[in-house]
Amino acid sequence: MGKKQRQNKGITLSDVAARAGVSAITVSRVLRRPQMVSPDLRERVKVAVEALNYLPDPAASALASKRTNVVGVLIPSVTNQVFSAVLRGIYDATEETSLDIQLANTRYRIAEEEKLIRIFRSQKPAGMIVAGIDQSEAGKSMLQDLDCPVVQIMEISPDPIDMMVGFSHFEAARTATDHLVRNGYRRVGFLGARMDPRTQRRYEGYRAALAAAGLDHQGLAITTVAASSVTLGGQMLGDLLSQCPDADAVFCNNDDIALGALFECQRRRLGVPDAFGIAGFNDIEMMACTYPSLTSVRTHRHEMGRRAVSLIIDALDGKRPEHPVVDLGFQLMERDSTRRSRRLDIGVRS
Amino acid sequence: MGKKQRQNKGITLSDVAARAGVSAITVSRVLRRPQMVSPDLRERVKVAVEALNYLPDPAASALASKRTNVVGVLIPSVTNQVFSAVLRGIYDATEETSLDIQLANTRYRIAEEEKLIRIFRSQKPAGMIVAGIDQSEAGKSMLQDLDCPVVQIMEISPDPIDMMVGFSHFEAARTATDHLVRNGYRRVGFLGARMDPRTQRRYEGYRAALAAAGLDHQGLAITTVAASSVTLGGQMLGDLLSQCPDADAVFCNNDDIALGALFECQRRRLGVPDAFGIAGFNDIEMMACTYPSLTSVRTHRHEMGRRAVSLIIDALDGKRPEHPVVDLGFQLMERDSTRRSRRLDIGVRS
DNA sequence: GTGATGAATGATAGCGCAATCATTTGTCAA
DNA sequence: TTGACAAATGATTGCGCTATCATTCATCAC
Repeated sequence: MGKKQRQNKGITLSDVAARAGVSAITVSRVLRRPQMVSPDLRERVKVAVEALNYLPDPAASALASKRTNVVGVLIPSVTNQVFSAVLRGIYDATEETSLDIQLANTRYRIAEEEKLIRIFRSQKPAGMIVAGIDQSEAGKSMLQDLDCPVVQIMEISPDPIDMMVGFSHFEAARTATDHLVRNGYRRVGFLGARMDPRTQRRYEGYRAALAAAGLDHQGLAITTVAASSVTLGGQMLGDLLSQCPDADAVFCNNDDIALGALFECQRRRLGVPDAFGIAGFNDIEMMACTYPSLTSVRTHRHEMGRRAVSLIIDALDGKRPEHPVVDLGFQLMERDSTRRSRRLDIGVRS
Repeated sequence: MGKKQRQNKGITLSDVAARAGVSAITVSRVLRRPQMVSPDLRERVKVAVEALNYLPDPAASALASKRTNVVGVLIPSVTNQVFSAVLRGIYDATEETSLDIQLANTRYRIAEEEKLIRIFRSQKPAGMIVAGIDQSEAGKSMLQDLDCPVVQIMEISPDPIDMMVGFSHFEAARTATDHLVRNGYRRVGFLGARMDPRTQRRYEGYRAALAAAGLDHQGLAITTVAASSVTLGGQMLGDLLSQCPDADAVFCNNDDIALGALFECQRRRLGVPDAFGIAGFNDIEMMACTYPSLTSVRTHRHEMGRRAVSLIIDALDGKRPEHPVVDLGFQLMERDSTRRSRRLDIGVRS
């Protein structure tokens, strides 16, 4: 195997201190609050740290100081593209900081989430980022008592546990559905998988848009608790069309479903957008380059991760945001899948 | 912030011990090696742990025992669907264990990876999982000296640092390309993004298959170091067709590229599979339900994550695998995108 | 010159746990 | 009964760091 054993393992603060000719605590200070130490000592210590290739032991540090650099992140799933984009934002934002990310999956289960909050609490995290606003009561109360900044992401609501970065799923869905209506679609369906609380709020936005336009949604909503997938999107479109053969568009609760619906339309020779309109949700990269390109609601997932981290960093510095709830908004990306060449009916509001 | 401070924080081993009427070390033993303690004490301690809702302090434990439950995971990217599937396998496999996953992104950079290995080393991990076999020399040597199980994933090679779970990218690509050739395609292109070492090996598999069939690949390979995306796949297909208008198929170095190529074919009214064949790599879920469905090489990503963890768990139990390199293989998923209805030429080997 | 003040540095203790060794208790053969 | 031995439990110590308090020294007003 390797050449020598035990490399710089076992290099401790005192080793560095000895080499620099100072006390251990001074080394600790140079590493954590350099401005407390005079420039010349600071320099000497830094040289010794380099020379010995010293790295502090995070466990010892945590034990002595009763806190860690760990930011706990609770998301439902790592494979969901939406959350992995958020996650990347989080990692990007912690890049040059001393913060460590500790990730855990709730698997869309509130009980699991509560368990994980309890575990994180025992680690004295520097901050917490949790997806959504639907924690259990016990979970919320633990997060509140945590004595570290807590950011809820993905959604906004008037009563954050501490801080929030997100957007209104209701408004986003309403906007997308309204767009379909304005483009002349009259029998607009809804395809919803997973049906977690976020999806529920999108469903409500969809219904609100139809109601505002005086349109009915009876039988036009196909939902399932099954996990979302492209294949499922195709199946659900099939279900919709057998249930409501006159459906002329769908708002899909996410882009996977919308993609599946598109492929299913291709398979059935159902022309998109003229015979059938499709709108998705999240605007994953692919939506812009499908054929036809797919309308979707762009959500600022990467930015959401970044902002969550910078809120935590600021809070650790004592800088509280003016308003604890940050609404990142959304953007309707109008593309070919809802761009009817001929408006099939008359009373379209401009 | 919250209402009250300091909740059950501060419950320590000795608190539990006092309540159970035993010594602290006995509580520690009940929690870590229950069979060392007599059944009745064990029971009493467990009751006390429950009653006080005790959770051990991982920092103290790490400091005292000079090791952690942390398995360090080094992957190039969290947003890449391939790695997020592996990651899910890893999380799934650690579900009911005491292991914690600590994830870090190398961003496809060897130097970054080396830095991260150094950081992990200072945390005395219980195990390490690293993607690929192309670590820097220093990185490899650190991993070797780490005194914990190390699993390289995604690839196989004759000289693992410690253990390995993966498959041959060369063989997988050769098989896919050979499949195109056998189905009558003669001017088979290659679309490669990212061009990291894994992609390079796939490229070599592609060339080997063409060479074996006596076919040329001059000008048929389009590669870029840019990150892979569906949009890019469409662009690269365009590049290929302007460079080699007679190309009649592509092997794409991953599924994103293949999807982009498919959409581009639809846009150009280039019939798939008759006029043009497409094969992808990884077989993400969507490939089976596109129109036409896309041929791809299925790789066992989730299983790779699971196996990596179980190799580590076994190694921690002292159980070394018979062979340190586990080849999970791959599976060619033949679908419509390479299923020519009429074979356009004669000399096809059966 | 004196004492007050503050900046820079050091000495000491202890965070909560597990390694180590010591002690107690029970069991069994001779 | 005795001693040997193993199983169960406990006492002590220290992991590497930082909080806290103490000390030193320079500076300055008076």
